[in-house]
Amino acid sequence: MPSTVDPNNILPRYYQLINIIKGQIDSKKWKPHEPIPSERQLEEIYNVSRTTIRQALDILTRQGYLYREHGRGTFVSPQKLQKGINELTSFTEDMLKRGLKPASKNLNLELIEPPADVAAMLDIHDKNQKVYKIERLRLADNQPMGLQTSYLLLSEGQEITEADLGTSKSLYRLLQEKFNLIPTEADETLEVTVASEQEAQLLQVPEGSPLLLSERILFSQFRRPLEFVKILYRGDRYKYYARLTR
Amino acid sequence: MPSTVDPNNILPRYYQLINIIKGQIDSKKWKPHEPIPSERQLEEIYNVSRTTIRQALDILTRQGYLYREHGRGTFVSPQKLQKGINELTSFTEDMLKRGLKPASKNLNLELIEPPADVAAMLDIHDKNQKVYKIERLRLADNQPMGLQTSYLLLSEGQEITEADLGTSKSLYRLLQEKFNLIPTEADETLEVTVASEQEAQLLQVPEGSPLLLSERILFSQFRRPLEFVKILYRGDRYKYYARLTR
DNA sequence: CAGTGGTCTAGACCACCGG
DNA sequence: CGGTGGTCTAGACCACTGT
Repeated sequence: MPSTVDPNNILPRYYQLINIIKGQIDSKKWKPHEPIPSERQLEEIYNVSRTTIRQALDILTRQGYLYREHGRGTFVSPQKLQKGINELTSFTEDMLKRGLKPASKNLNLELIEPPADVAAMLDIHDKNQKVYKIERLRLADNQPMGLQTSYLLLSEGQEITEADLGTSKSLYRLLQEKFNLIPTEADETLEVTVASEQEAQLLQVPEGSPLLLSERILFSQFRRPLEFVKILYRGDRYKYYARLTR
Repeated sequence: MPSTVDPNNILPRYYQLINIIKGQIDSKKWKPHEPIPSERQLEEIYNVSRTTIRQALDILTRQGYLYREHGRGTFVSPQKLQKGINELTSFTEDMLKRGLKPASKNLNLELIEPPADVAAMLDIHDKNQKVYKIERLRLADNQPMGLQTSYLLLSEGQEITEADLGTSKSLYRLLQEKFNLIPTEADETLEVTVASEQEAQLLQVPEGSPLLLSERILFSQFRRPLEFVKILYRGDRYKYYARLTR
């Protein structure tokens, strides 16, 4: 963990600062409800201008790591506000954040013509456009956690294989490394449903058990729909976190 | 709707700019996927520095009104991304946004010693601290939508009456007008549950029906816990929206 | 190449807080 | 009062897009 800002680093300075400050918080050098050095002091310490300091602090404040009080100072948030909330994560990343070991069992992988509702979500107008349909049972600490159906919209020549999905990597990471597609934003809805016979069997719950249904449209860095994904979570195991502001 | 930035206005200039730009978008003068004037042009138009322009554009981008493309310009977001998502709203405001008429039926209002879990959520250490417990059946277009249990932590002398709740106003608005307490942030969890006999009766669903349980800790502008509120939503009527970024 | 957004600086004045 | 964060300016250089 570097502790100085390097002007020659490829990363912007405010971003290096974010990492440094997160490090101070995670390592408990700066403790909850304690003030961190003032903006003018940070200017001196890291040799960057106050504007740059503020850019870093603003982002950390939005992410819930810090809070500010006009005229008093900038303080470390209590733990319960520190979760990286409203952050776009894959199932894999989500589980790791919760301290669970993610895994997955492939149920199906095929290239299909999308059903009308999926085509609409992905903004597909070309009748011949096909999408990958990926069905996976998702596990956390080796217990069934959710049933995921993903529709991936790729370009000509971009292919996904069983082997790709086998590599326990996050799908998001795969998309980035293989196709340079970076998930940057998603619109998500959550609602309640009950398990069908088949779903119940896969998730190992009684038929009719309550489930949490998440539907998500994922956008790439080009602001094009990249994936439409449904996850049916076991109602007894999954909890969703959000932070709201006004 | 003012269309110039007034340096003497009490509102900061970037905030005035936000309102002006939102106005241009809402009135369709600037249309989805069209570029808005460049930052240097906006400097000229509104006579404020580029930093100030960028502060406004950054916020509007985060709120989903605009998107930026490096080297190309700043563009108006398509409608579906324009919902004020992840915004902290009361039940009343939430329903109005969905185009539904909110209403409520008071079931109970009392001043109690909070149960231990609620006291913990509200960060109460004083054994004698009492909180208001408010139970209400929430309606949308005159149909049962949710069952709300709210624990309000007020100071000595701050009182809530049945009459206050009768005024169909948002509780958030009431807190602001009566006590100058401004809800500014909330941590929310969502999970699935099933209706007990009593809940089922009030919500007019069969016992055991799936429900969406929202639990929220609301913080005031002083960053103190102000309310702990649970809402049991009818699973067949309520859907939750979120936007995620990375 | 000219034009765009992204990063950064050094400075200024204000509003708020606490002693 | 001095110190804090909040707002704002005028300028600079960079990285990226299109032509």
